[in-house]
Parts: sequence; structure tokens; C-alpha cells
Amino acid sequence: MLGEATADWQSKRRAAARQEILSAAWAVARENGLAGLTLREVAARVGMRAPSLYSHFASKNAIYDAMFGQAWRTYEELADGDVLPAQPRALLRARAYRFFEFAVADLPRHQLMNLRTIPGFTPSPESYAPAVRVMAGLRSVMADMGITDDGDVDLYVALVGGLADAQWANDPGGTRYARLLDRAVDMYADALHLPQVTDDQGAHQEEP
Amino acid sequence: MLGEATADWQSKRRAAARQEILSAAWAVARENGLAGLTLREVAARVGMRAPSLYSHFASKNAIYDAMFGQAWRTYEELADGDVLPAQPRALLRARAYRFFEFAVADLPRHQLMNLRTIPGFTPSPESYAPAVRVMAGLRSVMADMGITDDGDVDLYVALVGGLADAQWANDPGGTRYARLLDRAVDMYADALHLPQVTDDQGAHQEEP
DNA sequence: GTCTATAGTTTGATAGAC
DNA sequence: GTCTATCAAACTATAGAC
Repeated sequence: MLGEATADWQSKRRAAARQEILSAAWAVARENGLAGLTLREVAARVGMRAPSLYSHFASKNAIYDAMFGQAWRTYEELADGDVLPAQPRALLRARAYRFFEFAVADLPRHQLMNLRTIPGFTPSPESYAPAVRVMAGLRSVMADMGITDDGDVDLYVALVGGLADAQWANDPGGTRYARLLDRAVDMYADALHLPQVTDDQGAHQEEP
Repeated sequence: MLGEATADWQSKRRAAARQEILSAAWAVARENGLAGLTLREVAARVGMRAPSLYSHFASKNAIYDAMFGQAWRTYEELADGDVLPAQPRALLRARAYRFFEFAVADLPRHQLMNLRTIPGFTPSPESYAPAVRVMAGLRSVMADMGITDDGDVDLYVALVGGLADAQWANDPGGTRYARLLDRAVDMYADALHLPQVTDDQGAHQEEP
């Protein structure tokens, strides 16, 4: 008889196939634009025919949905892996750099996560969950430094997101708005009367 | 023989037909999303068949292009029509409200003007010109109040645009980020050490 | 300038054999 | 689970009559 080992193996194969399809979908989106995604093209990249995708995803929108969830989970893991500085300004800077860098690295991903690019697409609750957790984590971390007003958090989010959007809109591939991140965070921190950094510890350093 | 009056009349008819098509295109974009625009649907709304549109526009992208130019010209006229306050903070607030309100009023228009929603679409120089003029006008007006650093202007643009994008992303139809506009402009003005308002003149007032 | 007709693709999705 | 076959529809764009 077939034991649980077989069920496990099959389940892993299924998950691997799903992941292969999603990777192909990201590649197509990066080449043809997020709205330029087609099932045939995705299938071709994984050596399948279009109808076979329906064994793994219920519809094209289900693929968008899985991509949305995956993007936010990836960002969540990155953000959770960051060792956050104790100094408030440094912490806000670190979070700003993390988000900005992630948003600027991949346009279709950014569009799917943060802009309403695909008409009619709405993420499922399951896929939306990691986005909610990310926002909750930010609120928690900011509350720890005394920022509890919802408007203050929203302003920070809009400020950092605005720089990322402006980077894509006016200088894609460049650094025109990336260079303003420190200035922007300082401006924000000043407005909230966060303590000044006494030495150089707060300045952002790229990882080696 | 046919005089110039006839040529005038014909030229006006042509312009009117183009405008009718563009209006229909905006309506379709608002209903089906910017990427959901189709020639058949646009043609149907003006009582035509799809091929007839080619008498007025060379391609679908030419329609997007005309929409892009029209959107920026409309914004330019609105901004040029504004009577700007002399007080620097009030002026920045007025410009911020103008842009934010325009961006939040129409998602496909905002996507076409400021986000890269349509894969492969790039505006022609003619359609891009009003956008350049708007930016030049902003630079000029900010230079008059002593803001000459490019980074400072870029930061203002990103700040206001970020609020608009966040409004669409996180609270479409609401006022969650609109309520932060005054706070955002004050934060920015403080960072640039712009003079404080002495009385209430600087507070933004909606028109009656 | 608008029409019909149609080319020539491409699309998302389903049915059913294997 | 993947395939072939196919649907039904939509798409942009062109040709040519009127």
C-alpha cells in the first residue's frame, strides 16, 4: 500500500511545480509588463501547454494572486531579517531603505504590490495577510519609539513610497530619488521631534 | 469655389470628432481600467465601428498618447489658473492640494500621467511637453521663494505624489491621506526653514 | 469619413483522451 | 497531470466599396 511518504513526495512535487510556474510568471511580467502576462507564455517557459496550468492555478487571476502573496511574503522575510538599530532615526532610515530598495528592484512586482495596475484584480485575504502583517510590524516598531498616531505612520509610509514611485516615474534605473532618502527621513524625524543622533552611528551603511 | 470658411468648418469638425473619441476613451478607461481600453468599446460609444477610429488616430497607442497630452494640458490650465498666495507655505499648500486633488479624482488618468501602467507606452515629445512645462513652472515658483536645490524640489514632488499614491493604494475614495497634506507641507517647509505664517491666512480653504 | 469585410493574431478557458 | 483540440471571443489593423 502507499504510505505517507508517497503523499509527502507528491505534495512536494506539486509545490515545486507551482513555484516553477510562478517564477516563469515573474520573468514574463518583467519582460512584457505586468499587464502583458499571458498564460501561453508562462506555460512555454516551464515546458508546458497553457491548459496544463489549470492543474495548478484556477485562473489567470489566481496566478496574479499567488504572485501578490509571494511578493509580500518575500518582503516580510527581508524586513523581519533586518537587525534594527536601537536609535530611532537609524531605524526609520533602515526601514525606508529596505522598502525603497525592494520597490525599485522590480517594477511589475512594485505595481502588483502597491499600485492598482491590473483592472479587476483584488488580492484574496490569504495573499493580503502578509501585507497586513508588514504594516502591523511597522506600527509596532514605530510605537516602540513613541510614534502612535496613525497619521504619523501614514505620513512615513507615503513619504517613502512617494520617493519610490517618483524614482520609477522620473528616473527609472537611476538614483535621483534614492539620494533623497536620508534627507526625507531626517525631515520626518525632525517634525516628530525624535532625538538627534550624537555621532555617526545613525548614518546608513550599505552592506558589504 | 470652396473658400477658407469651408476648410475652417471641416477642421473644426475633425477636431470635434477627435475630442468626442477621446472623451469616450476616458469613459471606457474609468469603467474598465486603463489597460482595459479597447477600440471597439470606444467606437461604440461614439456611434462608430472600430476601423473608423483610424481616420482620426493612427493607432491605439496614439489614443493613449493624446489622452496623456490632454491630461497634462488640463492640469497645466488648472494650475496656471490658480491665484497663488504670496506666503511661501500657503503657496506650497495650494500647489499640493491642486496636484493631490487632480490625482485622486481619476485613477486611470493618474496612472497614465504618473505611473507606468501600459507596457510599452511612451508619450511623444508633443504630449510630454505640457508635463515638462508644469515641472518648469513649479521650479520657477519655488525658486522665487528661495528653493533652488533640485533635490529640494524633487522631495516636494515625491512627498505630494506619495500621498496621492497612498490614497489610491490604501484608501481609494477616502480622505485618510488627504488629511495629511497640511502636516506634510508644514514638515517640508520647516525642514527648509521657510518663514512661519503669522496668522490664519496660510490655512488652506476649499473654494465655495 | 464611415462603412463592411476580413485578415491575422492572440487571448483565457474547457472537454476529453491518455 | 499533461496533452491535443477547440471554443468563443476579443483584439488591432488593413483593404476597398460607397
